[in-house]
Amino acid sequence: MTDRKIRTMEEFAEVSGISRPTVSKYFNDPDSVRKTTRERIEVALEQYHFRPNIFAMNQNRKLTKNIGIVVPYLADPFFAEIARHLEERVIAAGYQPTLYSSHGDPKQEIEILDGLLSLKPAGVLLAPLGRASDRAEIEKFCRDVPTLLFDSNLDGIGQAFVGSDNFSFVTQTVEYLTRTGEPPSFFEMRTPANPNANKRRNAYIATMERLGYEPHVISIDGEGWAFEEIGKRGAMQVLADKSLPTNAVLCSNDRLAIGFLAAAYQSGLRVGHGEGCALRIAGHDDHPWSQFTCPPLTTVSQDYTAIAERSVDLLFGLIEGARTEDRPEILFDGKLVLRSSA
Amino acid sequence: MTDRKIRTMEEFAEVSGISRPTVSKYFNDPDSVRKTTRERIEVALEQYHFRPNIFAMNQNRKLTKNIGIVVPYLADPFFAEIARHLEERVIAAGYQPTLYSSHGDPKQEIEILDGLLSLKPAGVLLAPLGRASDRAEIEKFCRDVPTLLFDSNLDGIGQAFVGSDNFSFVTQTVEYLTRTGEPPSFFEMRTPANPNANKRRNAYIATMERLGYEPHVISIDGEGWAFEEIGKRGAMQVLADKSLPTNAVLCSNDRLAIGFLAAAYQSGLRVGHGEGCALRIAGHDDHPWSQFTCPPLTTVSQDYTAIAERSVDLLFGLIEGARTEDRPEILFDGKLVLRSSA
DNA sequence: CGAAAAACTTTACTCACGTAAAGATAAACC
DNA sequence: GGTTTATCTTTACGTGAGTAAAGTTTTTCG
Repeated sequence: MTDRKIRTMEEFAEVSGISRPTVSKYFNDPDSVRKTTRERIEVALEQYHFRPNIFAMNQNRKLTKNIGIVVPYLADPFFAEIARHLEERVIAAGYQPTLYSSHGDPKQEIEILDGLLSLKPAGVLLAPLGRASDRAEIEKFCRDVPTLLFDSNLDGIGQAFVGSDNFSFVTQTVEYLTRTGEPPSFFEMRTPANPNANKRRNAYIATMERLGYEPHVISIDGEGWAFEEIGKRGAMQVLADKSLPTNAVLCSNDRLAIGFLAAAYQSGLRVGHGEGCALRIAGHDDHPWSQFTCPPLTTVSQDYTAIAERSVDLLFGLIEGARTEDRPEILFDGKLVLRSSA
Repeated sequence: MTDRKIRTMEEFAEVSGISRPTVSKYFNDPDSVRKTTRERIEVALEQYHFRPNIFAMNQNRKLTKNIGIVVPYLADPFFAEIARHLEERVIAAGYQPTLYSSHGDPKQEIEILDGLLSLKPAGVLLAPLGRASDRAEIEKFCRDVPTLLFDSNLDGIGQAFVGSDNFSFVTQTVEYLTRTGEPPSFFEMRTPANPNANKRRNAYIATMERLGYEPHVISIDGEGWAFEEIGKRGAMQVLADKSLPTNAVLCSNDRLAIGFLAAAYQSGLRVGHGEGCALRIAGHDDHPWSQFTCPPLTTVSQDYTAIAERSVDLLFGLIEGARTEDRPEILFDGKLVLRSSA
């Protein structure tokens, strides 16, 4: 590293002995220049450590290397984890991810997309808020930018969707619980932010009916993203009422289940499968924390790596290829993870 | 909203009947133009929904409105939560935050700072990895950009530091545990990524000695950020060995404590304070999940809101004012949160 | 070795806005 | 109402790179 500070590509071209347009070409794609040229540039790079100015780069490019990742709530470890995997793969593909969280607020969601627009992103990976989302605005955005939706589907919006097969998730747990004990009740938020919740409730009802049991849905009140808190409060109520028809509870997601576990503990109920246990509790999603609850939570795991990989691959397909007329929807199967809570 | 698409400030100036330089002034600070002018612009804004191009804006500005927020590991809810608060306050101050996670990797940390440099950020809020960080590179970055360190202190690096008073944290818990039962052992990772851990161990030893007890530090092996996993594995070992001198364990942070709780549960030990309990477990930091563990975790809470507020205020002070010679270090006191685990 | 192809240099224009300076208008003030 | 002052318009240039076109050099290949 030499002391002279290189500020512009002009200066760097000078010290490297290569013309600026060629240097520019190199930075857009190192393989687009002759090997000898590439080496000369790289020698100079070692010496001077220059980086082209991002703003200037993107100003004229039709397409940037920016990929926006938008999740509804980053303090939810599920989204933090999936965002981490997405970032990794985007970087590996030579693009630059930028991560945003809507913080549960539809206005912020649109605000983010609006701001993203001026980043001229090559594509966007969007996990929308769901029910609360401003569909019209998101749709408008998707017309301008190749967008892949994940986690929450908004029918017809975006060029593709990658998510989980809620029906399979729920069927697996209901059948397992029923087979190994009593049929479960279903525990959910009355007005869930996430459309997966509705699909899961419907899958529960359908499966119970198919098995010849009466479905029993417990819908609790609560707004926002403090699911554990909401789940705990709701569960305290349910346990106080003694309104559970059987000893098994299937929660719409793991965070509600964690709340339920806390309520059961506080109520002095032993949770688990076996002698001396009053209650079985299962969840969905295999949240990163679920294996450390007491007792560890039986749930259905999402394959974060696979989802991230498929999402990113699909998006790059959309970016490179022509826009297809059909809108692919990829649903991943979950895997039942048996732990001691059920 | 009219149909004509406004793409540049030039076009927008035209339809709003105001000259471009004045429009430019407006976007930099709406209060810098006459009220009547402001109103005319805003009427046009309602009609045409125009946003100046960020890249072009920032290219010429000496100082942008960008604020970088860098945390070591976003899938840790502690950092997710504090990042959320920081973002909020940065936005409220009229700046645009961009969030990055180093994902526990010192190379990525430097990569992020490097990339950030070309965003010409007005300032950066950085929670460094700690021990693993490349001090020299970070120091170089801090010379160019006003940077406030938070959570982990790197001596002398950055223009200021905001963190927690580890000594006070530990003293509170040690004294409480001792006063209400037996003096605790200290449970930590042998090679913690985070420098707070070392401060906490030292504070534990000092406090125990002051109180006339022999300190007992349990250092467990493990690398990375899967603290619950590491804590659980380490605790299983400790419990199998029966090497605890007393019935109280103080964990360096809540995530280790959550792992310890899981190990205790699996070992059939009842955790809590009172009749029939074999073990008391306490943590530090009041992680968002700590109130939902079984039993709920006794810990010391960090005031996320206050820390975020102070950090952002301090940074803006640094940005606006002249660089001060002294490097302020603000330490926040924690508040002991008594729950049933200890 | 000579011709064709590939890669490079030079030149010049573009992108969308910041910003400075000079002159024109409007507002404020005595 | 005239003067001062604040604000606006016009003009022009700067930012740092993308990119296109024409001309030159290098490489490839028969």
